[in-house]
Amino acid sequence: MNAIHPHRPAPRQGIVELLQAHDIVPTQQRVEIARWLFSEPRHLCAEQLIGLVGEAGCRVSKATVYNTLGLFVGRGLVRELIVDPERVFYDTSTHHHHHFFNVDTSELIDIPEEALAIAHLPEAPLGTETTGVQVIIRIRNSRQ
Amino acid sequence: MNAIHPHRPAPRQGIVELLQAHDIVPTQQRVEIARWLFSEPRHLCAEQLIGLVGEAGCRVSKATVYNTLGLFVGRGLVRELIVDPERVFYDTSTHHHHHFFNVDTSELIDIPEEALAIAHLPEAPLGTETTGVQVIIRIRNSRQ
DNA sequence: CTGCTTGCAAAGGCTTTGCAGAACA
DNA sequence: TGTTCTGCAAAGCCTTTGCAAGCAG
Repeated sequence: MNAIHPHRPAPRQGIVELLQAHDIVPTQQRVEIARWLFSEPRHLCAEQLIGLVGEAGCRVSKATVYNTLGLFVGRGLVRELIVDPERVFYDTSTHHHHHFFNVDTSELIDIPEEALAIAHLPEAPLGTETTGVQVIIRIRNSRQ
Repeated sequence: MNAIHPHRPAPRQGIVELLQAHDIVPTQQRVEIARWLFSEPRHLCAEQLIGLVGEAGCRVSKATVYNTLGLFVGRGLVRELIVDPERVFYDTSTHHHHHFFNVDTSELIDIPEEALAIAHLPEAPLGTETTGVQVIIRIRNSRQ
């Protein structure tokens, strides 16, 4: 897994409000985790997030990071992306969009919703309901 | 993971030819594995395949099943489906199509290619090339 | 106070690996 | 006989869990 370019984490105040708006008690650890998740739209796996939070000097345990990510997913703050058998990615863009996934670099790139139209979306089978539509275009580095 | 309805495995002769046509030495174990994979279009994970082969009375080790699945993927006989963080599914339909994935039952259902049209497929970013397009419609059992 | 959170370490589940013996050409 | 393949067990990795101590309100 590649290192992630660390940038400035989001300010704490906005994060606290964001969490409260989603019925999440803003504990220290959750705020620190969320600051890195929501500073800008991005795709992170748990390991990368643990790295970012740790480098910033906050001691947050692995277990808490996983618990927190699960909590955020349940509350709709982030979306799970299942594209790589090795790890789960978390997408901080909650608006609907799709992805390129580079299998050589494990890198995800957004495809805006309007860049790709799906016609005739089939209905969910009887007794089921749709929870999400995901388009993944797998790419690899060009073999020259 | 649910049990898989065991049905009749494909006859050995056709399987041997299939493997040879793909430059795969048809060893006993590979043939037994392939008989269950290619008896009819289906989605199986490694564990289910191990169960099917084992119930049929053939002792094939876990390691060999994984090795064989990897080999078949590399030779284009089956496609990996990454839809569930818990396990990789293998799809024996090599023609292009899409999937419903029931997150409650971990069941995959085919969507024929013509049932779903994608307009304006974006081009792969510079320096990369597309290797596959995957549409996954996640469904769950209806909450009544 | 009382319940929710955290952290540690251990456990779990899927998959890969190392290596010796077996099969195949 | 030399190469490829298989099987076993162990290791690896990501993720979850159990439980005691800590924090929030």
